[in-house]
Amino acid sequence: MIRRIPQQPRDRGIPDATVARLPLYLRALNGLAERAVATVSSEDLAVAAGVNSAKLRKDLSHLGSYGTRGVGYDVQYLIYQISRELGLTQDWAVAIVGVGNLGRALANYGGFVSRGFRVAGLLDADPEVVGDHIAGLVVEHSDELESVIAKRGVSIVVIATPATAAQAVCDRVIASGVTSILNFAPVVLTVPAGVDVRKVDLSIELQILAFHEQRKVNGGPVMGEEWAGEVS
Amino acid sequence: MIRRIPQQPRDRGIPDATVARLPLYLRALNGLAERAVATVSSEDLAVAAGVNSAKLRKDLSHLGSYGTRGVGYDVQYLIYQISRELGLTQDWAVAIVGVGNLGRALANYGGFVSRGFRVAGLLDADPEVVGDHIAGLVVEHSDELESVIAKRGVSIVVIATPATAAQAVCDRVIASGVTSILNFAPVVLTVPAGVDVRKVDLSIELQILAFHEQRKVNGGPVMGEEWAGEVS
DNA sequence: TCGACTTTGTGCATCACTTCACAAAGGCAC
DNA sequence: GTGCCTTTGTGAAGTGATGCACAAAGTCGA
Repeated sequence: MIRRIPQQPRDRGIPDATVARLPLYLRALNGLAERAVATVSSEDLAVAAGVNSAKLRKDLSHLGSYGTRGVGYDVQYLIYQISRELGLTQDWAVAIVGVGNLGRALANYGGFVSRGFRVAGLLDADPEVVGDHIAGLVVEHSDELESVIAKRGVSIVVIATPATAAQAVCDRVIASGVTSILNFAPVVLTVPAGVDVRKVDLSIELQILAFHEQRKVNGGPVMGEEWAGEVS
Repeated sequence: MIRRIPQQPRDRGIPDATVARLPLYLRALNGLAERAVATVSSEDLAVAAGVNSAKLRKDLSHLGSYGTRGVGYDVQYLIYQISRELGLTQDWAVAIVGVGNLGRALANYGGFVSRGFRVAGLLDADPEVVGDHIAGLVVEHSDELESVIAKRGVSIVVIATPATAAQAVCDRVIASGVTSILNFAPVVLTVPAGVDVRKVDLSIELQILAFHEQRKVNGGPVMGEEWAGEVS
């Protein structure tokens, strides 16, 4: 789902699979920090994050040697290093386009603010919704998209519009210079090289669960059922 | 994130990576079907789904030989086959636990119903919320969890509670015989073998975007900044 | 200071997924 | 029919992630 920019050869080459797990480690570490744990072994942290300890160590080794042999990792120091690597030591302005049920949930989601993401704008095309106060912000009209992005230094845009509006919003957002997009609309967005799109589709996860559930129940798809439609 | 059940050697062994893409193909096919397209080549379908055509063909070959050489795939037939493989030809009763902003958004999300998922129950621990009408359902108290699961044949549970409540809900749900859980709470759930948990964490996706965004801007993490905390 | 013990960091083998490239299969025109 | 053209399905090579197993490096008690 990520199109890597070819001209920039990832300087220290952290594998995508590792990057995807760093937030997981970060959350586990924050949990430990809250309980005032000073150091943690790769084994314990791996359990807390739900991964294999060898994998954890290899992942962390991509960031540098931040552990102490015989002891483990300093929790605070590791939190800082992972945060820095992920770019969470700086403040990111995020705009959410589409303030339906999902957009509202996202605007109110505490997990953003606590990790350096600041919701700097809420936009919707529906005049009914424009003007509403949500999570301390006033919903603005989609027409303001470009100016909101420019004026508030938005660098990441969340698209939570209906599927039909998503590509148009995406195009405008990219034209405004944004190169990181989180897409909740159930469409494949077409973007130029250099733009990162991550997609979250709630129903896909359920479909994957249904697949496994079916296997448990039936030991596979129902074979007796026959195709009732017409074929060519 | 999925713990595969070891005793059941996936009968026709469809790779996890393939299963994760089938919903994507299904959506692309539904789009084509709406536009009354009768057949589609692997190349065209691949573009619509945003993947490589060789990968698409290999994925579909795991389901069987449903294409016609020189022509392509019959859209309706392929929709049926993928749906059957994913278990979407049957009706799945889903319960959503935790009716906050996210739970509400999920209850109202159209993508579920249209794919054979029926929201059969909404539960929350907050007496303020119990009794609310959402998406045609009345929110029930979490105490009813076990009876709702049993009486309405719920086989998939969505956890959208605060992090602190998630594990307890999870345990009760599993005790009621459910083995498929979709978790939105930002915690690693501990479950026995044979239970599938899929996790969606909205802030993780943003963190991954921030990582790539930072690389674009700075060419890597800010190196001048030094660690200000105390170590050991 | 030393030796026992713990835990990291990593080379290596393995496994899974991706991509290429092409033979086999079918449709279609004549 | 026959031969050309298109597109599938798949062996095989390539790429990347995983997990084992252990040497290296450090702590800590005596």
